[in-house]
Amino acid sequence: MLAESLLEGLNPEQRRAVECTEGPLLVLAGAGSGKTRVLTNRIAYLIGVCGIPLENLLAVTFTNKAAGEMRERVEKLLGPRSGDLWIGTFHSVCVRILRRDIGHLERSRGFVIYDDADSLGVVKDVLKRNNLDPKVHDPKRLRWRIDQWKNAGVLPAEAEKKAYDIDEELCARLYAGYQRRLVDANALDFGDILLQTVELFKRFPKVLEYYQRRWQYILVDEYQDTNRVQYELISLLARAHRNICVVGDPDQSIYGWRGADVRNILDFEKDYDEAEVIKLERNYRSTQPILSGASAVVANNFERKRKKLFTEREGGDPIQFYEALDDREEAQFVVRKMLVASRNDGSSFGRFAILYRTNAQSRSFEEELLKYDVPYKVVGGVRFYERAEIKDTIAYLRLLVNQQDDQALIRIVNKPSRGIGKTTLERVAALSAERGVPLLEGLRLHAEASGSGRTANAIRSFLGMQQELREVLAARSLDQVIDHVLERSGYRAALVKEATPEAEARLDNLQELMASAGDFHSANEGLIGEDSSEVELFLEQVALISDIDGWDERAECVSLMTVHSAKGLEFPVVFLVGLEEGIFPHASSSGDAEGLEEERRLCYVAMTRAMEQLYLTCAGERRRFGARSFQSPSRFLGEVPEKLVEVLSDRHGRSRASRHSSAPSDDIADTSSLDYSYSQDANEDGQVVQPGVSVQHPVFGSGVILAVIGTGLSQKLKIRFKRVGVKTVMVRYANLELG
DNA sequence: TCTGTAGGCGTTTTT
DNA sequence: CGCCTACAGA
Repeated sequence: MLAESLLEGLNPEQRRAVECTEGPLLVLAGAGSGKTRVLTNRIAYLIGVCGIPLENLLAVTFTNKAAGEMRERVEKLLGPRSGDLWIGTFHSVCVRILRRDIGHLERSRGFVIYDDADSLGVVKDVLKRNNLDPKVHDPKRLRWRIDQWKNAGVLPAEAEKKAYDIDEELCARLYAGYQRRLVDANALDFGDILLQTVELFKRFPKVLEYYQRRWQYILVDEYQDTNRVQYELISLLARAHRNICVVGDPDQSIYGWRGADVRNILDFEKDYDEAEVIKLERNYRSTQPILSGASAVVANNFERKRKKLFTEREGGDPIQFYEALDDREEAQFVVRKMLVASRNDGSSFGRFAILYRTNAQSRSFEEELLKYDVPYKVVGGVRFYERAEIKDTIAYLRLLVNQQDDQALIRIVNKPSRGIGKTTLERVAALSAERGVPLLEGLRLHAEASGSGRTANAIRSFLGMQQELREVLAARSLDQVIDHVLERSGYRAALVKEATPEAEARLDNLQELMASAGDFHSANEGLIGEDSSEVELFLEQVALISDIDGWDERAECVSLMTVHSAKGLEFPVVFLVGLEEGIFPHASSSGDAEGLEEERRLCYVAMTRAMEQLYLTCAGERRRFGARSFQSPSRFLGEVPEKLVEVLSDRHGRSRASRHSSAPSDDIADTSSLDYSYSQDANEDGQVVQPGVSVQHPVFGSGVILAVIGTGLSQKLKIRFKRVGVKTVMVRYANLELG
């Protein structure tokens, strides 16, 4: 009976994907093909029909939101008893494994998780210790290199061995230094969470065996976005029983820049030669024009498995295209459309999403939405947990839990100012390095050595506060601990004294933090005390939180987010904005074919978020980097078949788009696309100067145009040079060569 | 040691 | 344009 209800309403392919429980299974799930439903029903089927115990299942996703949704839906099918069922993100699953077993790697289970800012701090510290000038050796670049190594599963020793030139060798050595600093701080960065888990499994077969035996059935969502380490992790776990089901869509692979390798999904059938392959090609989400338009765009990719999606939602509005004069007008257009729809048919604002390529683009839309009092929510951008006051408070907690957390100490030791400034900290850092102890211990030594001066007293008082707070930590609940921290540290008092609107907003945020800590406390009562304390669990959750996790589809407001964040979501009406060369495709990706193809897949993902209506917009001019920049329409616009598009324009022939709309377009209606042989911004030789174009500079070398500023003799270009970074140059004097 | 200000630099995308 | 950093002055 349960079996029937779990298969009911599924199409034959979906049904097979649920029923085919044994052995390796690859589900190629096109956009909107009911993938989540298949995954959840499959889990429920395994448990409820096949009788597999909950604890023998592992389901892995990329975001907490996806994991939470899956759990919720499984509980709806089976009842609320899914406690032992492991559904989580790669990161949260690995943290749980490490909390239990990291001891084998001679590390402590009380580790903290370093976020991006923390690890950048460590990189800077490593450069300093090696007497390297951060102006010459860009910390961000080094951080990025290390991250790539970690994503590829390369440990420092291997990186050094493989180094092919001096620079690479230096980076690899610094990577080793960085790693030592992390170990000293008892910290793991994001990459480590995965890498150390794989390391653990490789070096300790007994440990691996335990988990292999435990997880008899493994499911992986968004498999096309896995990187090397994630791939290895899954392979290791699945090796024993080969009951592995992966779900994904090569056309939606959009995380190449963070090490994801689409070959993982393309080679699945090679890895598991007995694999079953099921294609879900029926789209339940979008109308015909939307699906056809999106498919036409991604069909321009060369490296691609052919796939045909079809929908039964025939008819439907054409894709709407609007070319605005500038970014402000683009925002006006979008908001006006929403207001009209809401007035005419009472559309809830929750039906609308504005999707853009980069976070910075949200601004003009926010201003316009504010102007008309339209409720909206921005996903990502400045995140709650990245606000300074929140990070400060968290840093206090981190230092209490882990006294080796140097980055946390650096952050709060003088916040609010208590007379332990830069010079003191520098001396303490030198002392700590010399003795090989954490900064907190270094402070102690420093105070002892320097008698009863002003600084020494300040340090003593700080250490006293730490001692006191640690006692509170042991005795009180999470929200009470936070309250004590804010009180005893003088942090709250300092903000109150400031008495500015900003300070008040910060106080509000801290209040909110305490509220969420209170929620956390009540939600986890009874669960605490086995492997970690409440504060530790809270810190862990905060560290692994992602942008999209806080998004609530039930909220009746317009959603603003990047296309990356929007993956996996759907909206009745989507505005895909800023479709301009240099932005989408982004200037830094349009240089090579691979990068461009990923941008195109990104465009495909964006378009397929729409259920009923899709608006595409671009602007002829926009403020970028504080200056005006002329933009030309994205090449992707030209890849949408013209017959699917309705061109909107409220001006009398002033925009290029309106000219096209009135042009006769009969002869090749089936294959023709919106034609953008834009004639603007050509230089003397008639070559097009626009964002995304690569150039050669006689002194700075090769680079990519970021923005075109002004026209004529005073025209300037903002260019990112490979060697020297971003520079603005005068076209007239720079003697640039294109290409 | 702290605070204010000038200059420089940046925007991909994120667990 | 805004944020962050470096530097100068109190």
